[in-house]
Amino acid sequence: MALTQAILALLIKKPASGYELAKQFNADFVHLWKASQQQVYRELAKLEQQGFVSCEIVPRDGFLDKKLCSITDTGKKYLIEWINKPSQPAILREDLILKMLAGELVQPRVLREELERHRRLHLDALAKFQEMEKNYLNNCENLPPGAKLRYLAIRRGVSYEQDWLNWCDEALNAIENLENK
Amino acid sequence: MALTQAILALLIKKPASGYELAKQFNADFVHLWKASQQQVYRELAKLEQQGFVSCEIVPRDGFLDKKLCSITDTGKKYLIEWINKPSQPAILREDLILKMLAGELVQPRVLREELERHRRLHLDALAKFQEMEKNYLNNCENLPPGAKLRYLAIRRGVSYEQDWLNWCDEALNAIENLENK
DNA sequence: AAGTTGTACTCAACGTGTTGAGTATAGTAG
DNA sequence: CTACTATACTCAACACGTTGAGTACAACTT
Repeated sequence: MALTQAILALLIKKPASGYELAKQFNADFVHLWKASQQQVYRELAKLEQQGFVSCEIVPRDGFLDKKLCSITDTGKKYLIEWINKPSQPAILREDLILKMLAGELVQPRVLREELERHRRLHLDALAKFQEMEKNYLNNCENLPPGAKLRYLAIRRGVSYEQDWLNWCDEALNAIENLENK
Repeated sequence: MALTQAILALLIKKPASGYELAKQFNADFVHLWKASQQQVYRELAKLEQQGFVSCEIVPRDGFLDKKLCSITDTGKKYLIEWINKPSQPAILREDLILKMLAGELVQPRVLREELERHRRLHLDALAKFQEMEKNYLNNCENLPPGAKLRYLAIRRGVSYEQDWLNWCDEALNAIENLENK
C-alpha cells in the first residue's frame, strides 16, 4: 500500500524520526493519511532495508537517542516512479452509508442522532483544514511550486469536509420529515 | 470490519447467494462499498456459523445449485444493535493527495495528466450515481421510509463525486498556471 | 517520593483486504 | 467444435491495518 509513499512524501520536506512521523499521522495529518506508530516503525524498517531511507542515530544529552531518517536518492527515484504510475481513487467504505441502507430497521431518531454526531466530527475536521489553509492564504499567488501543491492537498480536505457537512444537512432535513410523520 | 454489516444490509432487501452479493459489491454498489468474491464468501461462511444468516440450497435444473442466504432474526437484531452504536467517519487514504504532497519532484505535466485521469474516473462514477438517483426522483416526496434512506445514500455518492470534480478543476487550474511559468 | 506526561521505540497476534490459481457446469459466439 | 462468457464457488498466501502490552528515560507535577 501507499503508506510507503506517505512516509517518503513527508521525509522530502525534512528528515524525521519514526516517532515524529507517527505523531504527524495522528495529529495535523490524520484526516489526510492516518497511520499508527506500529505501522510507521514497521514500514520504516522495511524502507531502510530497501535503501529508500537512511537512518542516523542522533544522541542528545539528557534525552534518549533519536533515530533520524532521511529519504535517499534511491528513495526519491522510487517516489518519482510511483507518481508517474497511474493510481486509482480510494475505495469508499463508510459505515454511515450502511446505516442509511439498513436504516428502516431503526427509528429515525437513531439515525438523526448519528448524523448529528458525524456533522460535528466533520465540522471539527473542517476547522483543522481551514487552520492549515491559513498558512497559505496570504500571498497565495507567489507561493513556490511545492507549497502550491501542498495547498491543493489541503484544499481537498476543506472541500471534502464541507461536502460532508452539506450532505449531513440534507440528510437531517429528510429525516426530520420522516420523524414528523 | 463492516463488511459484515454491508452484507446483512443487502440481505434485508432480499435473500441472495454469495455470487450475487459479490456481483453487487463489484458493480452498481462498487463506489459505495467494494468487496471481492473471496471476501464475501469468507464473511458469509462466518455469518452462517454465527447464525446471522441462514442458507438454503436451491437446486435449479440445468444450472448449478445456488446457495441462497437470508438474514435471520438474530442477524437483524445484531444489525440494529450495530446501527445504534456510534461509528467513526471512514479514514481517508488517497494516493492522489500524496502525489500532490510530493509533487514538486515531478514536472507539472505529470500531475496534470493524472488529475485529468481522475477527473474522468469521478465523472464516470458520478454518472452511475445519477443513474441510480433517477429511480427515486419521480415522486421523491412519497417514497416509503426505507427507499428515502437509500436515496440519501445515493445522494451521498452524487455529492461526493461532484465535489471531487470541483476540486479536480480547481487543481487543474492551479497546475496549468504552474506550467505556463 | 510517587505519579503522570512526553519522547522514543519494540514485539506479538489478529482481522481485513488483495492476489491469484483452481474446479465445475451451461449457454453462446465464431 | 472450440473458445469464451456467465454462473457458482473453494483454497492458499500475503500485505496492510488494528489492538494491546511492554521497555526505557527525563521532566514536571502533586
